[in-house]
Parts: sequence; C-alpha cells; structure tokens
Amino acid sequence: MMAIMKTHPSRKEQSHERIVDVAARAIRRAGYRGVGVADIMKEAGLTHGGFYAHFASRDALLVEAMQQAGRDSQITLSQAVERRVAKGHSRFAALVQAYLHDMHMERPEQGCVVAALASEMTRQDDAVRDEARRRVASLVEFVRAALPAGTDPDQGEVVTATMVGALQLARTLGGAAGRALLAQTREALIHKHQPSLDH
Amino acid sequence: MMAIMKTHPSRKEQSHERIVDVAARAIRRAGYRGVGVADIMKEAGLTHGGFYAHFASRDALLVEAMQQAGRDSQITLSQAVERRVAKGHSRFAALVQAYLHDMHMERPEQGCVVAALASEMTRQDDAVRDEARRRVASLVEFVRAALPAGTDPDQGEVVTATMVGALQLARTLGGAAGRALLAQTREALIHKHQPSLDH
DNA sequence: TGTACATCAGTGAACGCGCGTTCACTGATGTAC
DNA sequence: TGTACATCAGTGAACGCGCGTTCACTGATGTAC
Repeated sequence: MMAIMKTHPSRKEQSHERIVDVAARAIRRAGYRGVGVADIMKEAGLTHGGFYAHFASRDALLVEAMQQAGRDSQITLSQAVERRVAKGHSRFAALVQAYLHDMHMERPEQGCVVAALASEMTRQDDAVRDEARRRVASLVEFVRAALPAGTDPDQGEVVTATMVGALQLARTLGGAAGRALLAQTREALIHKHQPSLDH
Repeated sequence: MMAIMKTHPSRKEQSHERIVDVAARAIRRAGYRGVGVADIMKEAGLTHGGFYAHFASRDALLVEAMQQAGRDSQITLSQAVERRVAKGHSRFAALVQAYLHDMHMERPEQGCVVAALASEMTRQDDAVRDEARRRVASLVEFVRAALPAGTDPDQGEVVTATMVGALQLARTLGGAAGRALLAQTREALIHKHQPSLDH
C-alpha cells in the first residue's frame, strides 16, 4: 500500500508526472503566481477539474514542482559540467561556464529554479518556503563540491550568491548588457579561484 | 504648466506622494503582485476610487514606486556608508557592511529594490521592465563608485551580483543560516578587494 | 467683505474578469464469478 | 470466455472571491465680481 513499486507507472501516475513537469517549467518561466491551475492542466492535456484528484491544493503542486525543477536543472547542469570536464576544463571553471552561460540567461524555464524564483521565495507559505530553503541548500552543496581542492568551503555560499545574482541581473538587463555582465562574472570567479587556469 | 514649481505641494501632490511612498514599501515587502490598488490607497488614507485620478494604471504606479524605492534605499544606503566612512572604514568595506547587514536581510521593505524584486523583474510589462533596468544600472554605478582605487571597474557588476544574490539567499534561508551566509559574503568581498583592511 | 459659481480631490457602489476550488456526472478499466 | 458490477481517472459546469477599473456623485477649495 505505502511502498512505491518500481513497476511501470499507472495511468494516474503518468498524468501526475506530466502535470508536475509542466508546472516545474511554468514556475520558472512565469513565477509562482504566473500560471494558473487551469493553464497547467491544459498544457498537460487535461481539464482543470481533475486537478484536486492529484494535489490537495495549488501550493502542494508548487512544492512538487520545485522539487522537480531542482532535479531537472541539477541534471542539466551536471551534464553540462561533465561535458566540459571531459574536454579538460577544471570542474570549477566548468561549473561557472555552464551556470553563467548565455543560454541559461535566455531560457529560465530550463534553468536553475533558485535563480528563477529567488526574490519570491520569502513570500510563499510554509510548505513552499521550506522546499525553497532545501533548493538553496542543495545548490550551495553542488557548488561547494565543485570548488577547487583546498578552497575554504565557506566559499560555496559566496560563489552561489554571485552566480545566482549575476544570472538575475543579466536577465533583467537582457541582450548585450546582460551577456557582458555574465562574461565579467565568469572571468572574475575563475580568475579569483583559479588564477592559473582557463584564462 | 509643464515646469515643476518648488512651491509647497498642492493637496493632490501630497496625496500622490503618499500613495507612491506606500507603494514603494509595499512592492519590496510583497512583490509586484503582492499588494492591490485598494490596499495601497487604504494605507495612504484614501479610498480606491480616487486611484485613477493619480495614475493611468496599476503599472504606472509600479514605475513610480520603483523610482521612489530606488531613491529611498539609495539614500538610506548612502547614509549608512557615510556613517561608517566617518568612523574610519574604507568606502568599499562600508558599502559591503551596510548592504550585507543583518537588518537589511530582515527588513526588505526598507531595503534595496533590486534585491527585493530581482527575479520578478523579467516578467513585467515594458514600462516597469525599463525602470527595473534603470534601477539595476543605478545600483551598479553606486557600487562601482565605492570600489577601492585601482580596481577594475568591471568589478562593479560582479560585486553587485554577489551582494544582491547573497541578500536574497540569506532571506530565503532566514535566521542563523541567513546571517551566516551574509557574514561569509562580507568577509569574502572585503578580503578579496582589500586584503589588508577591515579584517 | 460677501455671495455665486466653477473646479477639484476624493467617495463608494458597481462591473467584468480570472482564478482556485467543488461537485455531480461520464466513460473507461479492472475484477468477480 | 462472457457477463455484471465496482472502481477509477477525468470532465465541465458552477461557485465565491478578489482585484483592476469605471463612473456618477459629493463636499471642499478657489475664483470672479
């Protein structure tokens, strides 16, 4: 009853996943308040009436959507990092280049959920806020794990703050100004933490 | 007709200013979507019906509110910086300490409008978005002007991104974790740009 | 200084719309025998 | 293998509420003479 089986998912589970996937993209594109229940259901190929068979409330969906968005973007980012590492870049430089990539500025809906929602996170109800904290902590951990050997681990928070802030400012400025800001930030981070490499 | 006189403001002008002041705090506390026209008018001591004698639309108010919030927080920040400079701190250390102060984490409604709204700025209509870009540019200029002599001016963007990002992450985490993140970021910025001072 | 009228700032009811949520119902899938 | 019934996932109309916006009206302020 309680155990989650590894068998192929039921029809309902498939719908559930589809709804969460859609929502995970929607909140990053349009914000917590930006897309309604009916829109999400429609994009998932369903009608809005069925929503409450899947979730207790809109907020409950938001929590699952943030988890999913976190998984999504962490996988995408990991893969981009590994690709660069395979080409001979250091893990740290790879992270900085992947996170502060022009594409990441232009495609928030496929990108980091923390950067997409940072300034709205404080204003959510408890359950959503708790998940937001977990997303931040998880991102910081990811960054910390990519710091060059010997770096003070406290730099994990600082580098995360720099990357998240830069991505948001770049998105606000947009266009050439945004890309310039990203380039300067990549340069500064890599130069600071690995003066000898990737320059 | 067009010239703005320096005479004492008319009754209507006083109301207008009060509405904008209230809105400037409200958007930083609750976000662009967080407070309605009726609430703002009420807090300004008026009824909602009079709103459209002052503004063409809710968005028009948001533009003025952002300008006002920018002025507000720039003045507050300047004063805090000057106070620290007077005590013998360098201008850069003073800026970092003032911006990444625990109080700034706890009181978004009196603080930086960019940090309060960064991730929502991309999602606003043209007029609001334009003003958002100006707020970002203005903050970057302010930071650049406080960089230690001889620093590459491109660091203005990077330091701004770091401070804005750190403030947002600290607010999301809240409490002790938030304060720790602020402290680490202050330390890192000051240590990087002025290794010899304020340590 | 006073009276009559015009202008102005603000009031409060009302409208239209979108959105989260509920619910009676339907058609499909699964189970019992 | 077939029939009867129960369960399940999803449908679509409806409800209630909040919010941006409009508008006819009121009371106060200012101006003309």
